[in-house]
Amino acid sequence: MGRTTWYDDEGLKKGEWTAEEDRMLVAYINEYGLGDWRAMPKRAGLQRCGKSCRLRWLNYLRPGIKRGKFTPQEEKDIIKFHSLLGNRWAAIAKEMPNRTDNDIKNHWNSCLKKRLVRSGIDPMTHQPVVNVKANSSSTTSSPTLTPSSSSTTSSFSSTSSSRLLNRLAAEISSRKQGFDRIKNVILSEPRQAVKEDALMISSKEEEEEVKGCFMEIDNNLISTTSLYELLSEPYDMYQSDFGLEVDDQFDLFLEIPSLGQDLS
DNA sequence: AACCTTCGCAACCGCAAGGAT
DNA sequence: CATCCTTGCGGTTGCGAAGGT
Repeated sequence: MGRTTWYDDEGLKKGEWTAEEDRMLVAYINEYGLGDWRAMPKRAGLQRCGKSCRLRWLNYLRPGIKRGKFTPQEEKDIIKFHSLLGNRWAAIAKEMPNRTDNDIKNHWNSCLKKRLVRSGIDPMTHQPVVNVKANSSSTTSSPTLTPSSSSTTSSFSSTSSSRLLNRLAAEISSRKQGFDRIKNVILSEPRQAVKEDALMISSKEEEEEVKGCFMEIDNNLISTTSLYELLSEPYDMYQSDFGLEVDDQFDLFLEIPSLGQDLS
């Protein structure tokens, strides 16, 4: 894979780097170190511009670069840092020292961004996309949902269910969509919604578990207290990952009137 | 098998920031 | 202070590979 080799007006080579060019650049930097990128190509015997050499070194040749597929944890990190830093790829790359900004940018643009969109999340704001045509079932006052300190009777304590519920909470927290509609959105295409979710739920078992969770919600078999406790894990996750004092999504979740109507 | 589309990734370009003169 | 130069960044493009029809 690579670009066609060509020469610009000044006779400088463009396009794909050869193994020999790589070797020459590395040999030069190993001997003389990094310095004047403009003068470097000539000194290293390369017919390249300094910019091209710098890019090749930073994105491909320098030691310690991790290449290949991004792990789920790395993808989670990218999403997390992007939510905090935006398109500042160099800043994100500083938080992930083994990955280049170019690599991170490429992966975001070619994969993660689309995945978030498919999951109903705006990749720039990291908030649920509000569908204007969606019916809004409630705008009234909040129910009083009091967290219980007693142990839950819920059978859903796994990370996967909690994460999906957290996503549900995030969608609800927009307060622009009805609870029933949100449930339907996730239930109508569970495989798509779950597997492509930014939170990387991947197994069939997890998917079934999530479906079961929503069935319990539908049948009023799960209490608001249980939901509260289910959400405590992602709440902690948000706190540790983002260093937030208060999880706004969680607080908003407690204000959803329709939730109280459905589940109390 | 041929064609088309999508994906993944390396590399290019233009612009802005910051330092040197 | 103004101008020039270098470096670094982010957006975009080009191209082969992979997958789908």
